[in-house]
Amino acid sequence: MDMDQLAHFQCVAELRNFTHAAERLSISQPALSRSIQRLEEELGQPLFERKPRSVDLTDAGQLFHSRAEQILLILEDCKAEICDDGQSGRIRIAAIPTIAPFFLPNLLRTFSDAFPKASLIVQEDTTDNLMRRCKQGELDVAIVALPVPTKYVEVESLFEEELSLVLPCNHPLAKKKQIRISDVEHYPFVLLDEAHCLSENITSYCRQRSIQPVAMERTSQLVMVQELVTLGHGVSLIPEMAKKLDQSTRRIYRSMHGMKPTRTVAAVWNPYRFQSRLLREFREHLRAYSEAFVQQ
Amino acid sequence: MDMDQLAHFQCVAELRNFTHAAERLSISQPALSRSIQRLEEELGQPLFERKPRSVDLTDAGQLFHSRAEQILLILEDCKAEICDDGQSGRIRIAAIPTIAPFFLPNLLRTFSDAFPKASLIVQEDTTDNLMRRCKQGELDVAIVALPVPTKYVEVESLFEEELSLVLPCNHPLAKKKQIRISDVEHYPFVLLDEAHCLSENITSYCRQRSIQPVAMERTSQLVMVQELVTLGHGVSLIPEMAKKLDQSTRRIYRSMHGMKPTRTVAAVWNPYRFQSRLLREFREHLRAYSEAFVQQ
DNA sequence: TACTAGCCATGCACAAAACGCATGGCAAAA
DNA sequence: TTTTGCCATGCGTTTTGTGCATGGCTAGTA
Repeated sequence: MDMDQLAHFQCVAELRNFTHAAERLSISQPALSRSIQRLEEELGQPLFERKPRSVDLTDAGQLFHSRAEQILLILEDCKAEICDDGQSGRIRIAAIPTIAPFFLPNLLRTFSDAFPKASLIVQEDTTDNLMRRCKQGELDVAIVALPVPTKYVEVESLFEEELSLVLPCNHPLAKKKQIRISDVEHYPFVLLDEAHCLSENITSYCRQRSIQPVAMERTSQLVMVQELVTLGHGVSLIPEMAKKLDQSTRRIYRSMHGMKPTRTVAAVWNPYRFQSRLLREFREHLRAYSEAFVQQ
Repeated sequence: MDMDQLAHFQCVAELRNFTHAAERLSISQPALSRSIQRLEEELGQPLFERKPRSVDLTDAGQLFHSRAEQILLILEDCKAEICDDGQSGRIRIAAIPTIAPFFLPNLLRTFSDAFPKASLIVQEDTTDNLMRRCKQGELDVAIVALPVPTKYVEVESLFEEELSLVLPCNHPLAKKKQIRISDVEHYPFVLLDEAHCLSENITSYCRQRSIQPVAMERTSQLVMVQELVTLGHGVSLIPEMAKKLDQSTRRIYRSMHGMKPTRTVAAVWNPYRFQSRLLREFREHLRAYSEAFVQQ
């Protein structure tokens, strides 16, 4: 039995389709069929129930699926551990879209300077997906905003940052010295899609003050929110890291008076996977960088 | 990476010698050398430090050794679980030499009648070895005499049986109605090697009564003890199961007066391994058979 | 009902991988 | 110095795995 066969099996088990699995594995469909056949022969039991439009896992297949998973994880961690020299290696990093473009580039650059042999793989996804992929071992570190479900993962808060009110220059509130949340209650809000946790941060902040923000428009990128605000479509709350990078003179940021809205940025990882020296270095770098970041 | 390669690696790691490992694996030595080379190439690290007279595991090799062990165990259990139909399958049973010939044959026959498809592999070894092999997953059930170290294994007492005094017919004690342990104190004993736990059972029984049996002769089989007793070399204490099967008329058995010496027979298995339905059936059979056995 | 599309298995020729045999090199033991 | 024990390598052969072309089967469609 070959480890490749296990990977083949896992792929078919996941996609429930030989043709698609063969494509993803970059082998021909007959080769994959035979690979699974050999496996079934060795185990003395069919692993799939072939149906005209798709395939299903048999009971034996179900069992083998979880065992193959274990074996492949052990092997992957073992390889990483054996090759762990503290310098080279791969780190898969991901962040949510409201953090990634404002926080990652400089973080990655500085880490890359310190560890030039490290290969950094960067991705962007929603909190839910990041958590799932962390648990499944597809990611080494995720950078998210709290709160997140902490089951099966380790969570470390990095820093808390303010959400500032962003206004077009000519907005009535722009002249006001102190702006309270109640002042913006009746202005329309520009928010991100529900998929983004920043929307949740903002609405929960408002809800605690018995205010219901009127979301006029929803978009999928923070820079788009900023632009729509500039065009007078409404106001919004923008994290400090995005404010810092904003070069535009056509909108202004104001710190809210009273209890300021904030969000907490945190690192998440799967503690059951092998933690390479490089990965621990990265997390250390991330801590130090975060500390410096809030003091800029 | 092939599972066979893992097995090859494990074998070399254990024997620390390619030539011998190749022999045990029934492949040629060059084939084994290359198999390990491929493994080392895939991992990017040498696993063995080749020395002129033997080989040593490198650090990477040590790590890989334990991981390969895990993987092979998962796989073995998984195969067993997949093929577990409650009827066919392999059970590896072992007992200590003072139990095996008197207890196993009938036990195995009755079980085999009930489960004709099961293949039973039987072995005999000392308690220490049986315990070790149980822990390592080389055995499914071991039948031993208490006490045994219980770490990492499950122990279930089956029955307690008396140890009877065996004497040649013409022995002075043969005429005595009630024989106490103090009566035999000054007669020489025929005992088994120290390796057998029955010797320990007997000497600890004597020790508790402040008696030191004088072991004149030590042998390695219980039937030999019986024969030596018959020839007048001394007396001994023999388990009930051996007494039952003894056909000879040239020696007699006497139950000791007072607190009778006994030993407790128990089953031992490794609860961390997969327990097939057939194996659970066997343990159930063992329980029932034991119960009937003591009442015969 | 006939037809089409989607999906997996099989026959076949070819390429890659693994094996055994014979042999070589090297260092410890004799 | 010779012998012995041990692992690696070269080479020819066999085994294994792969891709291509194709066939069979079934569900959905005209």
